[in-house]
Amino acid sequence: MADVDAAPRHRRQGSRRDPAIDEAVLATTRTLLIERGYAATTIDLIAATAGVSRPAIYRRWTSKAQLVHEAAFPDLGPEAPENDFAAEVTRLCRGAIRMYGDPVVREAIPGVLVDLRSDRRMRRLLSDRLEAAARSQLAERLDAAVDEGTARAVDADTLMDVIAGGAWYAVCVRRVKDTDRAGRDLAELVLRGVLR
Amino acid sequence: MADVDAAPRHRRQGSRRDPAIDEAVLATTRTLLIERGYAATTIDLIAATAGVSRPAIYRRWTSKAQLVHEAAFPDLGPEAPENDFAAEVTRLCRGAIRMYGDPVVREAIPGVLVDLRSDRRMRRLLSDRLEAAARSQLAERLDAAVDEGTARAVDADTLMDVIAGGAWYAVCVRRVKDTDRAGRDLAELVLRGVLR
Amino acid sequence: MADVDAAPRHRRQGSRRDPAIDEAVLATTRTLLIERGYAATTIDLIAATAGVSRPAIYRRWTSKAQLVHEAAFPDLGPEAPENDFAAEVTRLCRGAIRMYGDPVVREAIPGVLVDLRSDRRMRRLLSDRLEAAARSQLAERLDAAVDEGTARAVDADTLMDVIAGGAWYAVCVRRVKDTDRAGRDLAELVLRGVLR
Amino acid sequence: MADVDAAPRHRRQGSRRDPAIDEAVLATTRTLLIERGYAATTIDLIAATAGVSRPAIYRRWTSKAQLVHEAAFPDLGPEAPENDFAAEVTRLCRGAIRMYGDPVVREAIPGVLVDLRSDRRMRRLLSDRLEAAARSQLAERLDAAVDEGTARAVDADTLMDVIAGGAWYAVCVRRVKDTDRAGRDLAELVLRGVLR
DNA sequence: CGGTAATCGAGACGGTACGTCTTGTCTTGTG
DNA sequence: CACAAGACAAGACGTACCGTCTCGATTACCG
Repeated sequence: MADVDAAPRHRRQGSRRDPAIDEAVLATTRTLLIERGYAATTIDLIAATAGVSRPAIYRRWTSKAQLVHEAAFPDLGPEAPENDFAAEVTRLCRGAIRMYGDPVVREAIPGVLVDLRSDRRMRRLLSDRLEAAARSQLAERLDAAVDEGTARAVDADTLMDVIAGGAWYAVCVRRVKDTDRAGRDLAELVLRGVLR
Repeated sequence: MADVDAAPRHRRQGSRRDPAIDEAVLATTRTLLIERGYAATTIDLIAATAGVSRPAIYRRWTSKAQLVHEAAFPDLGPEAPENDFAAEVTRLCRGAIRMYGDPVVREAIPGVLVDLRSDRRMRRLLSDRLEAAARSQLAERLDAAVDEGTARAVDADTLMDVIAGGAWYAVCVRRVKDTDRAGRDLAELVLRGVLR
Repeated sequence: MADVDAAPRHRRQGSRRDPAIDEAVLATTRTLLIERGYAATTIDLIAATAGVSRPAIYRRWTSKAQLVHEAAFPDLGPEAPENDFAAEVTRLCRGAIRMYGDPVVREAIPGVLVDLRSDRRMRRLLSDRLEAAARSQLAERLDAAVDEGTARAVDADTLMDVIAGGAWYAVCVRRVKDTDRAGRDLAELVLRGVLR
Repeated sequence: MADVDAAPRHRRQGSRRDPAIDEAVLATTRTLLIERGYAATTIDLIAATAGVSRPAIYRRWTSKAQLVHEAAFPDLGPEAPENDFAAEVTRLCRGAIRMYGDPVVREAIPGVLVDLRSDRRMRRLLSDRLEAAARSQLAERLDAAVDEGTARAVDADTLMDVIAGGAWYAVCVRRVKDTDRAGRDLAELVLRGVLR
């Protein structure tokens, strides 16, 4: 019967990892990233601040980069895309600016890029997390809008580059303060470029 | 006696710095950045590979970040801007993609960002070098084009964000191979957004 | 009924410790001591090799030193002393050389000494086990022999030092191979020194 | 001329190692060995106490065992042997008791034995330092005394075993306090055994 | 026969030491 | 002076072991 061949039972014997430690470490990592930046956010410092031992951290994450990666880029859960193409572009612009506007993300990105330089798998995971989902959703919407005749046939990837890159540049390099306005400006410029 | 009361003589005693060392170090740094990335490009490794002593490096640059900064972002010498606004935008798009396409620059940027996090002066210097000149030139051309009636009145900073950020994203994140085509696509999308 | 008001009953409920584990651990410890020495004989390694869990070991012995102590120096059961003084000295010399000749003992001694440095109780226990019984027995025999006139009045402790220390040195430091001969030589030298 | 082809000049460029550091580390190591024993004498603790960095220690000694070895068993410089055989044995007994009586040596020996277990070269060096020289000197004196007819033909190695081992046992195991008396007792017993 | 208590494995935990590495400074001769 | 060679303090890195602990699962005795 169902019970028999159902759940493989997973045999989780022995103490479980204390989830409070995961939480404390991630929260501490976020705080320290903001306060001190990537370089000064030592594993030692994280451990001490979180009241946790260093091995407890290494048991969970194989490196500082992995830890920061998980601390800074939590799974966003797929946001519901807008039906209207213009609304979707606007949503993405705002979302990108909001994401890059998070000080944790801002501090984490370059550090993670440096440390994961030769870890192809992690780099892919990072870019997936940051934008791959949005990229493919956007492509679909664009196709539909082109079919409808509301959008011109531009390269979807270039469109995504412009949205994400423009947001990143505004927030991280130019350091705009008024993110609402920046989101509007960006969306407007991009939409002018793509709408018919 | 002439010598006695003659010119203050400036007392340039001792050996001059050997300019060959500057060159060797900068070239080695560029090579290592490409081959191994920022983190693995140790000052020690640079010194050994360049056949130079570590103090000779620290005599010239105050830190690894400064050295990489100079090695990766040489002064470009102001490129002559195009007179036509559309041509200028196109030139900037191509230029940005070419710059970010340089593997040295790609490896250097995140590392320098991490290490210079709290060095406000250097960060400013970096962004100046990368785009400030272009930004102001672009603003002038845009004003003129708006006056002529060929361009719409968009925010010049947002325009620059989109060009530089779009290029950065295409090259560094999406890792496009065909940079010529990417430049064209980017320029086209941007121009559609801004031209009347 | 005797049972009722007798022993406080100790309430021995639940499973008993598996004596096979004791044996397996002790045997494994001995093997590992010989093969790898004290430092490399990790509790983890013992547990894994013996097919036993770490807590099962700590339930039985409070520390690695205690475990090694029991593994290496099993209770010898009091050997019957010889009646003749000369025969007794000879017996002790042979016994000491045999004991220190055991590779397990040789590996264990320094390790236990280091780890039990500040455990006065255990150190005493160790020396008791190794030689205290023999020391007092020897003192008695020596007294008798002095009374009989067959031995000279030497310090019994010094005599024991010479026997045990000489044996230890021959076996552990000089690493003699022919233990029989070493025992004879030692006994002869000692007896010449003490017999009248 | 001699000077020309003499010394290979050794080309010692760069800073010399600071001999004050060697001294401070060795002295600190000796103090800590006495106060805390081998196990608690951490490299970290030595470094901190001596006011020295850890790498500075590892630059000089490859391991804790090597450092302790050098700290505890300094080269004794060959003591002048006595001409008279009996006097020589007495000198050796006293010397052995004095050496093993040094608390530094007492703490160091077991630790070094454990850690250098598989380093054949170091073990040999250790035993050489502790007794090999004395052993061969003693053998010569014994031969001469046998020729003279003052000593009986006993095994020289066994004789050395008895002296060194007896001293070690008296001091390290039995923990005699009155070392002068212990030296006399040991010498007397040994001499009775070997003199004709 | 069902409850109770001790065992067992597995393995996480805090703590601590290890030995290595890198950074940026300082020192010592040589040219 | 600049330079090479290299020692130095500071401190992070990642690994290893220790002895303790918490889990579930498994016995065995006891009422």
